[in-house]
Amino acid sequence: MAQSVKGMRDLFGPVMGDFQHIEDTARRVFAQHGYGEIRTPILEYTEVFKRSVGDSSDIVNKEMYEFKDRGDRSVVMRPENTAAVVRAMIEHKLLQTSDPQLLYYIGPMFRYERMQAGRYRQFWQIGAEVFGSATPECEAENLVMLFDFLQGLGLKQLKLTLNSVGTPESRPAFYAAFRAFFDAREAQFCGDCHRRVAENPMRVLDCKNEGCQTALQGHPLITDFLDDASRAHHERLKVLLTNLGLPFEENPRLVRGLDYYTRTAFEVLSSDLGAQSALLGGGRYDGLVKHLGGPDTPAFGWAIGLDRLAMILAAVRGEQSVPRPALLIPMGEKAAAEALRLARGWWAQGAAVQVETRGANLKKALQTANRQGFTRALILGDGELEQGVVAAKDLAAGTQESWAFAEVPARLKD
RNA sequence: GCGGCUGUAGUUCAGUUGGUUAGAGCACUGGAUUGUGAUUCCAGUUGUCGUGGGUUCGAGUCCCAUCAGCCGCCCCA
Repeated sequence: MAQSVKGMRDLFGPVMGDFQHIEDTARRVFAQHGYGEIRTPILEYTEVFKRSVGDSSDIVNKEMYEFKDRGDRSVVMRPENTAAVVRAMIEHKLLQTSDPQLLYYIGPMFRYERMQAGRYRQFWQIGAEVFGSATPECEAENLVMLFDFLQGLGLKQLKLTLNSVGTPESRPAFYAAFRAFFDAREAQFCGDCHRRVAENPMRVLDCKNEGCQTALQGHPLITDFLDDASRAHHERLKVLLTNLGLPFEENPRLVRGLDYYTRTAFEVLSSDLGAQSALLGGGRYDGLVKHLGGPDTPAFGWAIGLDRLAMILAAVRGEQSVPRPALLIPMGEKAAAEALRLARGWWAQGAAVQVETRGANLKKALQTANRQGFTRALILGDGELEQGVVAAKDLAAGTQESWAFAEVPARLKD
């Protein structure tokens, strides 16, 4: 049988409805905050991601869909979008002024990963980025927007966790202290952590191994090694969030996987789906724009996986079928022709009506309507045609009344 | 990339130490009711047993490969 490519799925039915609802909510909330949408290409030159994501990350090493195009240039299907957005900002010279750029994106990303539930090789992300503001205020504004978005989707069990990962200048001192700590109890750490401590020491902090978490008791805190400006930044953000009534929790072991993050790092945890797990993450990445060849520009942002979000909404939604508009059921050839003409008039007035065009008999048409979740059937037979009415049946209540043709659009809106 | 588990009807599953024609619920189709669904009653169809090969007189069952999915890592969020 014909099959989709492994790890890539078709979206339709209730899941597609969940995706649309998420996207609609995102666009509405982001527009309120003044964010504009940006769509960048799926394909980018490999360099864009190799330079941004960092060599210690597996995203670059083994998870990218990378190939040569017909011009023998190495391209990849984007594994994430921040680097591509930055590339676009630089290319269109939008960072040459001091104007802030507030952007969001919605689209598919690609990583060649091992499959698991809610984890696909083509997966969807929504993200928001702010360029040109280095302040905690811009972070607080962005986080409020994020929570308006998530709460607008009906998610309630949300927890914001916060940390500061410092700057490239302040990090070496922390690394030195951390390595000393690690070496002193080296035997208690797992093999993965021995590898991590050399490549990316911060990664040891979020090792899932229980022994490692125990061994980490009393470890040096990144926040104790911050420079004064970073410390003030961190404190100010906490004041702002408290002031906004946005509850948060500090997590000194919270780190970011990608190299370009600076200062603020955060995650949002949700217990809506079983055990509490990270729903999204983000933070500040002041060095990335310059690193990719643009003007030195501060930036802050986050990205959330749409597939997992849709999974949570589906769990909340349950098996409920999506309500459908009214179904217009004509009886016989004459009514069938008239039904289309009438429906066209109603559509023009904004009514939502679907027309039964199979020529099914009434019994079959009503069976179908019921099964597909229609709330109302509009029956049009020769008798109704003569009187200029439809027999409007409420499928839930089982009641039926006559509606004049002209009043159908208005009555459907009730 | 590493380790493990699962694949039988549209779907959820049963199928004995390998044995003849592979079953059930739900769903679906038709009828009771030619213009009234969802409830009720009656009847009926579900099929490349994931795919390919092997062992065997005989394979849904055993072996190998492969594909797909699931779980845990790696990684990410």
